[in-house]
Amino acid sequence: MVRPVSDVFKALADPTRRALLDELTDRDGQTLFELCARLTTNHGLASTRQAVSQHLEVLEAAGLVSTRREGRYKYHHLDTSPLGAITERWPATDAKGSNS
Amino acid sequence: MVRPVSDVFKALADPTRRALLDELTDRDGQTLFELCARLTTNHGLASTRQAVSQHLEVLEAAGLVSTRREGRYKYHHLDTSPLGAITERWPATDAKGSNS
DNA sequence: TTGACAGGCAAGTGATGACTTGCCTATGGT
DNA sequence: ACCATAGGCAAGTCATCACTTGCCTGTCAA
Repeated sequence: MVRPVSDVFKALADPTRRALLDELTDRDGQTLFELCARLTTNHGLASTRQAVSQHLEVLEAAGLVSTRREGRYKYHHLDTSPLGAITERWPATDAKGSNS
Repeated sequence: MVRPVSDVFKALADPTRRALLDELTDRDGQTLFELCARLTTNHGLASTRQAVSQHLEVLEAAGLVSTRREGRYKYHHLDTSPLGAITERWPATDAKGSNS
């Protein structure tokens, strides 16, 4: 199962999904309903449960979120490791010798 | 003039724009026509001049590319500084103390 | 000054993406 | 057994995005 780099960038393109990552950074292992509530209270985003669920699917497909089932709860965990590839891909602008 | 973080992510969401950043990483200060040619040869992307031009607009709006006019040429320069905010925003997953 | 080259502007089209709506499954408490 | 809770599935809508098409502006060389 390949995790295309493209998926990571597309996942980060949406403000709601970035807010979800923020929430998971603040408190890892939340359920869908918890994330819904906190999106509303902390970010002023009135998203439906379905909308949030779909966003989480995208984040999971990008490898930024991993899920763990436990009874009727599904906990979402943050995984920031795919983010490293971003800054590694385009090195610091000044570090490559400007003139040529 | 504020450069919304959102613009950086949206700019990175497109494969063609990422290829443009790759090309500018490889060789900074290229013109529109140069970038068009190199997109085709190096990335197999058969993009129109207009398409590439619009992509460069997006990258410039995101602060990832700065332009410099010289006669009838317009040189595009890479600026990777906005990328730092990405990895800083979501710290390494293991580094935040897992339990709480 | 004429024409080739480098680039810009703007309306239109097709596809992708975010979100909704309605209904369904499964787990756990009482 | 029953019902509330936690979540999933799928079709449909609407907006955004990438890209095209056609024409226009500005610069340089002959």
